[in-house]
Amino acid sequence: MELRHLRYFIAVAEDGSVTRAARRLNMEQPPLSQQIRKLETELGVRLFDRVAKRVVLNAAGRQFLEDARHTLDAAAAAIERVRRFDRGEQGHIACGFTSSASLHHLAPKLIRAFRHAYPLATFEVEERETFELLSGVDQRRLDMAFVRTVGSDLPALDNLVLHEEMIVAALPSDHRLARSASPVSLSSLMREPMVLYRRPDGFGIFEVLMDALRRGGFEPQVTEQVPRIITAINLVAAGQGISLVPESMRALHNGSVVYRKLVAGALPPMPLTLVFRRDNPSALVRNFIDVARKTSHSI
Amino acid sequence: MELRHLRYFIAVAEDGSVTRAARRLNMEQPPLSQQIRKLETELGVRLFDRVAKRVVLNAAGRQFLEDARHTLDAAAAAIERVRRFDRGEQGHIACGFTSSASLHHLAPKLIRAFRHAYPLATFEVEERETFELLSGVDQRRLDMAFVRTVGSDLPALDNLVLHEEMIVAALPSDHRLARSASPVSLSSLMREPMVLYRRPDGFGIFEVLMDALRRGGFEPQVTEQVPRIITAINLVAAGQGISLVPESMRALHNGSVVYRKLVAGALPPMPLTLVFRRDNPSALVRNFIDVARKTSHSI
DNA sequence: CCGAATTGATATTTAATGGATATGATTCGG
DNA sequence: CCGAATCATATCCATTAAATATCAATTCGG
Repeated sequence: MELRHLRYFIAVAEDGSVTRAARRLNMEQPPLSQQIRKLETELGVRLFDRVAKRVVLNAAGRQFLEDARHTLDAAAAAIERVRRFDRGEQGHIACGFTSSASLHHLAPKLIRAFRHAYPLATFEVEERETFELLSGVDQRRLDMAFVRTVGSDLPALDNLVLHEEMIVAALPSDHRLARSASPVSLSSLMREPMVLYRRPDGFGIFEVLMDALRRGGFEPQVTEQVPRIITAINLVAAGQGISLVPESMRALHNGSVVYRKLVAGALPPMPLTLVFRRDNPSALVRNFIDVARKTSHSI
Repeated sequence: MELRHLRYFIAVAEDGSVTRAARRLNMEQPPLSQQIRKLETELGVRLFDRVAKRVVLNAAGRQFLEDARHTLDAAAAAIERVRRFDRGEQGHIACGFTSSASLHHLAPKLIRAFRHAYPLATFEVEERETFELLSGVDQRRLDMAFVRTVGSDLPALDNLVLHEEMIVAALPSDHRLARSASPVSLSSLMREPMVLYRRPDGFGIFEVLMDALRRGGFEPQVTEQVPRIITAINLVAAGQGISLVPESMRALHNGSVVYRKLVAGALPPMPLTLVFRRDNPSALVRNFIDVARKTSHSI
């Protein structure tokens, strides 16, 4: 049995006439009669009662009509779905975030824009540390990830810098530098106890920051290491020390923390980066990257 | 697209090899390659990545595999279902009962036997008066009906007598005839007030009974007509009169009613009849009739 | 009530196409 | 680096779907 037989059968059943059905199917009547008969023979079941100048469905035929329609619908849906998938309108994206990336206002904005443009796609997020995300994308466990570093030693990965922002100093509000109107210098901060964030085995903001400081000849007095930026800021609020955080963290404040600009060029800007595989990203991922590029440019 | 393409696609996807899939499909490798390619061309979507000496499903192909399996399953189920229907293993029976037929112990017994033998069939019952049932079967609203008459003026109908039982007298337990050990005669009952059952427009037990009595020269004193046998027996229990009921009603008693045999041949036996269309009864109905014939004979 | 018209079935021919055979290109293991 | 294995391509053949011609049966209008 082939789908053709089902298409022919449905046409004849609907029209109650072989001749009219043949006209609708752009074919002649005899081959249609033959194919219907062939279907009945293969099934071993009569589907029509031949009465006078008419063919009418019998009980078995009525039941088969339902099932035949269902089968054809399934086939049509399969075709439609794989085409939508290919056009990148439908499918699934598994996306990773570092904790700091998820705090950046741009991330939810991008996802919302994408969801709006591609409502048939499903989207799955998970939060892990940078290195796990990079290897996850590399090994195809993830389709892409938002991180706060540029580049990696994984040659299969490509990335798109969505935004760059300044590093600012987070100070307890009663700190002596908190009232200064002018940008603070790195050297004035190096004597302060510093709270930084890093996760075990991490390869994220912490490492980039420490690298930059050391290249500038500074050695910060890190008194506390916590796994997430929010925790670090909470500790600053509690007066445990100062911290260096991306500018977008300004949104996190409760009156006990103030943020101060650093002197220009003191530290390199901190990127928000979308990482994905260089080779065969799915059409849906390509579409996400397009949306991300456009949305982030328009800000 | 035809089912063949789906069958081929699934085989190749499962084997990850055109050559092995071709072997399994009892065909050669080149035509299989061609058909796969044809499918991809028609869909406009690549389903496999051709890498080295292997073909592996890509993301679109994985999705299509699911849907292709579902489509083939639907087709196979359609075939299976119509064949079962044709063999009379699956389908639906709409069956009518008169109220008195539904009280006969044989009716539930038959239905249980049928349900056991054909568990895939669905069974629907409705209770109406005899004439409605007969015309319901005639007009194909019902597939068959249990009634208590033999024959009808509808030539399209055939029937099968499942059982015949004697008519007995139902008497209040304090009635003068209640203690008699010998069968009672019709003439001794004709002076008693009689409760009979008939439904408006009915063509059932009542008419058959009255016919038989009148042919014997008797004219009963019908003081009460009620729609159902049970009601009549309740009235007998209340001392309103006597009644004539099928023997199987003996099961209905509460101490206030006794049943007495009539003298042999006084009234014709009362049948329990299965009515169905003479022409094209579905295989399932034929199977029911077979079950009914066997089950009722074995009693 | 008859004949024209319509419809489904059958017989035969034609055309399309699915499948087989032969062969080439590429990859991979020994 | 060679031979075995695998997928792709080219060509040929066989099957079969579809077209054409015709028949038989039924309907319906005059």
